[in-house]
Amino acid sequence: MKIATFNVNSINVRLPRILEWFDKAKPDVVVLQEIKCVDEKFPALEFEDCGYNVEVHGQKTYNGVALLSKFPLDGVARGLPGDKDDDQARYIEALVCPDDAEPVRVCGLYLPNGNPAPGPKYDYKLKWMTRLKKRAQALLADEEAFVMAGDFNVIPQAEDVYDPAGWAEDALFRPESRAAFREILYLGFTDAIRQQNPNGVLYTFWDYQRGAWEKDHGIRIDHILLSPQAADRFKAAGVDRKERGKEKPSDHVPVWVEIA
DNA sequence: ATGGTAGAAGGTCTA
Repeated sequence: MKIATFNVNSINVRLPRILEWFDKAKPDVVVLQEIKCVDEKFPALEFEDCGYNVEVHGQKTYNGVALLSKFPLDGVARGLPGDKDDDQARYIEALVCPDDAEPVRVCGLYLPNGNPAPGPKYDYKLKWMTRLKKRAQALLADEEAFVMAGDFNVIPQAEDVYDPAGWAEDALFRPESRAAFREILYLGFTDAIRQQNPNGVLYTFWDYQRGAWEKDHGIRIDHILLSPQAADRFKAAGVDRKERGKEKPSDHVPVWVEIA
């Protein structure tokens, strides 16, 4: 089963690129971030025509996530538990039930950016990460295969950014953000991309500004974390870097994992 | 020190 995550930066602008990529990559399950529309404006029919079940957690103008699956979905949940006043659409979760394999729970997330830091947006990011850790702990207790995939807006290590010193004060690379990410990772997850390639430079985002793509000024912030039971089924993982060089690209590229 | 780009929106705000 191939599971992918892609921050599309507007689902409707990116639709041609996404369909083209689906055709080539043939993912079974996809979580999307920054769809930037309400549920009614999500192009569900286009994906249903490709054979996907479609679940959307949208929002006007900002954020918005979706989950697409070739297999039946059970127990779809929208919103990260732990704060009833949080109305930002950043989390969707469901149990994916293939016909010929064990089920896998898939969590799609769009973690807050947190800039400028320090400040209220950074506080919101760190609180959101505490809630994500709680959700992860609850799911780990079930000892089932699950995957947490999405735009984490965290650069885990210095080798995941082209200019570590220049990013030292950024909310994506500050010590508190990285510590919170490690706290989640060290609960027992496997970082699928690092599992596949322990030492490579594997950026997933290049800013639209300052010719970042041309200079390869990238950062690695889109991640797929595997629970121990999912990691046992790990086959391969990758970053589809070429997508960034296409016409009208997202500033992120798709990241994927294959599990048995 | 500023601004550079992109998207939703039709103000600026977010990234």
